[in-house]
Amino acid sequence: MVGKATSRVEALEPKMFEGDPATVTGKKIVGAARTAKVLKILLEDDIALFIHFKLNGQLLLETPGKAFDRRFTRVILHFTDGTKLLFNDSRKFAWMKVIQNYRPEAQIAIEPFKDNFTLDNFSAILAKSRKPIKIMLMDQDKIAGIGNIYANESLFAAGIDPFRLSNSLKSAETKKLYAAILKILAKAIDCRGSSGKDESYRQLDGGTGCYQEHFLVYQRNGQKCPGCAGEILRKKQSGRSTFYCPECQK
DNA sequence: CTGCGGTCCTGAAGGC
DNA sequence: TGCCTTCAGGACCGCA
Repeated sequence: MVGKATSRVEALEPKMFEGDPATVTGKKIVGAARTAKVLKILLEDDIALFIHFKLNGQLLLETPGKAFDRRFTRVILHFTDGTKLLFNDSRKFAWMKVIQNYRPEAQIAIEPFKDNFTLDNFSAILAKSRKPIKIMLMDQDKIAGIGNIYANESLFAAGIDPFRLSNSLKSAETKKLYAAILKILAKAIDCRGSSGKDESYRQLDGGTGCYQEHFLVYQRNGQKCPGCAGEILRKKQSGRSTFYCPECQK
């Protein structure tokens, strides 16, 4: 997308677009960045467009020969070359936000694949919390970038019960979980994400990811555990589904 | 500090 | 067919 210049911005769902669309009109894209789950499209004149996809958000690029279903299109960025970037979200949870005088900000949370994601830092965070470990993994203020799918999959890979309190993990368990997170996220990135039952997760060209083919517990409740003869259960934790095997995860 | 439930929304799927 | 419930890759807020 770098080099393309916007010619028109249509905020079809105003509540999903914070700021003045005119601010990002007639600007060239100079780069892109990401902090935790927020994508940042960097434009000329220190303008940035922040995007959070929440559960169902998508960005799709329409080209002269390629059109997408626009039923859930909430914002359209038109470019001078005739292409159009659709911002879709059926549930209207996702958002875009215009940032003026953008400067890269320091990130407090540790994040997998960043220098700050060391075993020592990860261990220190877990040791300080009595939250259930799965909730801790999804706490974006402390550990950025892990959502429900990868929290579930990582805990299964590490053989740890999602309901265990964070500060109860032994150092060997913490180390195993740390390694599992990195391994699973690397594989998921390799697969270009997870497009599960609801295939809302898409690439810019509309393509799907493939990590759903590697799910071992996520959305597999009622099925046989891949590690034993037991059954995968689903329980709620803080309103979110937790999938796990009570035999393999202690 | 913690968990919990409600909230923002809509669509798909399944049960009866 | 139609109505109801449940579920969904997130995060915030108020309450106990």
